[in-house]
Amino acid sequence: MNVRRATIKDVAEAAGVGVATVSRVLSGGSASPETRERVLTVAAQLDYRPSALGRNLRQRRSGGIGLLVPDITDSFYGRLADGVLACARAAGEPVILGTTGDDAEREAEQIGVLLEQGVERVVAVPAGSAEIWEPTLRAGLTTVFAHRCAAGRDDVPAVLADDRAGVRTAIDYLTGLGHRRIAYLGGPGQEQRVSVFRQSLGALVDEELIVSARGSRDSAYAAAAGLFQHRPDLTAVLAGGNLLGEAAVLAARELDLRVPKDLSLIMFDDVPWAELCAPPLTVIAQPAQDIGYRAAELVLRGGGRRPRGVLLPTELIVRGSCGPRRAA
Amino acid sequence: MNVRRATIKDVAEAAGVGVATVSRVLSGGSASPETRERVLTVAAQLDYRPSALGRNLRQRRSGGIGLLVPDITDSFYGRLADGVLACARAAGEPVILGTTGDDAEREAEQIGVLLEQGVERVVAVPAGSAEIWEPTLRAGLTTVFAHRCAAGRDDVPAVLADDRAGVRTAIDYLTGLGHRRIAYLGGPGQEQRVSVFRQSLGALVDEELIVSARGSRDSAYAAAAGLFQHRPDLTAVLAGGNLLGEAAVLAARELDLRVPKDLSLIMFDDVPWAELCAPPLTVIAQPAQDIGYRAAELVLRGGGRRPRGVLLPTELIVRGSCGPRRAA
DNA sequence: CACGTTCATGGAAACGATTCCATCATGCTT
DNA sequence: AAGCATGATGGAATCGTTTCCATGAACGTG
Repeated sequence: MNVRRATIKDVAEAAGVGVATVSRVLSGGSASPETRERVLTVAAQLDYRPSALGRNLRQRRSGGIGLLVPDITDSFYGRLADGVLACARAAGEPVILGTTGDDAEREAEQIGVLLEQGVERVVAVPAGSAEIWEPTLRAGLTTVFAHRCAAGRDDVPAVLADDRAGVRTAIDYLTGLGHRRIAYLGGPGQEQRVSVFRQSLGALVDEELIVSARGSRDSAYAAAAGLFQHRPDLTAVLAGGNLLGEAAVLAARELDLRVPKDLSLIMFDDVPWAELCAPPLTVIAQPAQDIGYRAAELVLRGGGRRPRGVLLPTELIVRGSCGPRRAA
Repeated sequence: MNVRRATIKDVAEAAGVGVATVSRVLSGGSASPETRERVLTVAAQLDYRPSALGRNLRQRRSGGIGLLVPDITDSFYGRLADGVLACARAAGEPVILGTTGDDAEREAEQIGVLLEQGVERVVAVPAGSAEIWEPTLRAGLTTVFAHRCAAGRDDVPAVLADDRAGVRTAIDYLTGLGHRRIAYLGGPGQEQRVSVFRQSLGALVDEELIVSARGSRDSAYAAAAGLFQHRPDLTAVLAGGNLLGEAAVLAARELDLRVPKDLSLIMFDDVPWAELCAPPLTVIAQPAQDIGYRAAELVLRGGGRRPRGVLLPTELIVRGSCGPRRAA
């Protein structure tokens, strides 16, 4: 038991060559056919697997991909992570996962852990703003933002869902149904969506109807319940994520608001349970998994010189949670 | 830009001491108060952070925790992962995440990646059986199983929910409502639950009513739909996971089976949407996050000599998806 | 006063890979 | 035939840390 793994030195000795040659053969360098053959055979016999430890130290970097999401419990980030994992697996790279809870401080801490591990490539759903990421970026990390980008950092490639179009589509749909008092129930880091929301609504916008929760379920519920109680005159809500949508449904139910009769609801992010809900939820679907996959691709490609990001389409899926504006 | 991080050597020079002393001070070894002070000051000034790369190589292990789950998209595993992350964060250890898709081969591949990274501690929801884990374990990995254990491996500590009690409670509840033809809709690795299911049902057991899906949503739906179509006489279903519960609800709806009038449904795992469902789902809650946390604790503690595992309680939460047996 | 013990300390050897560089053989050109 | 380019090869340095060991000082004890 506890057999020491074979090292490159063992292979070299067994094959009667130098370690340099073994290294070259294994990493595709030049070598004579006979030598290559012999080394490969011996390596297979000894079940040699190069240690990432040695390599990492020599190359002063750890290869793996760091992944920072606010909350792995949130189905959206679960799917995003799945996409990153799929891409990383194809490349044979490990993924180091950290959660930030949408807290800048905690995010900084996690970045510290990654840095310490020698991780050089990070896919992140940024919590902190531009300045937070400054030191990180100049520490030589290639970073790709996913799902949202840190405010004012257009020098970092980002893979985003087309939030603008998503919000516009939702608003158009709701106004088309006759709604005028439409609320936005948002979460952290959704400034852009809010601004598009304002813009799309034009004169109809009512600042009191724009509320923002922190990341947690409790906070989302409190925000939704507060909104509904405070402004019973609103007739439609756009929830900026599945946690917020969940909270909205719960709060509406608690306050005896019928969906969609009293209240129309559109939720960002299509989740499996949206269909199981009563009524089934009308949603703006976002390709969470694709976002993760594409972000991982980008970060593996080394970002490239051009920090051009990717914008992936969203889709309005009409189910049963929106109806015509209730009679006044 | 691209400032090289300070190394221990830099600190040593700047403080006018040897590298050995710096290392000792930083890892809590003995040193004179003055020296300690000076080293700490200098280290802080240089913003020195020890590189995990060097340390890992020297110690021939990587510190971090490997986490292997079937599917990070599944809310249950999301919460489990969250628990592991919470514990790891407290210990300042990175977590390397891999998904197995409940496939033994893919699991082996992921283990390979972890091994290559020098990971020595693994929390896993095992997909493969005992033999698969044999080489891994004797490779010196300290392993803790979570949520289920590889068949016939009682030498590995495991943190489990009390499935036996969960199944029994569910069966008791259903039989108490008058149900006789009760189905079990299971997933991979649920042999133990099935055996308890048989046992609890005694003479009532009907092998045709025990079906098993693979991990995917599609497979779960197919299994549920097949079951309902093939045996319209069944009156209650116990779904062995939230994916399976989701599939059951969907399939029932598709076949115009009313829940709970035509069909009573209990689902393993309490998820937020269980409450939003129509009707709200009666569930056996499992402490997914705790499972993860405890497993991580165990693996960090080094497993200890005694491979005693932990059994966490489940809880029946009655909502609205179960009713008395329909009139025949 | 001599000797042994205890401590702080620094030099140097690992750890396992990659990679620079020198060496040597081979084959081609002039 | 001599010179030169080419390509395969191995030795040795390197990455940043921990840890073993030797050194020397300080101190207490017989």
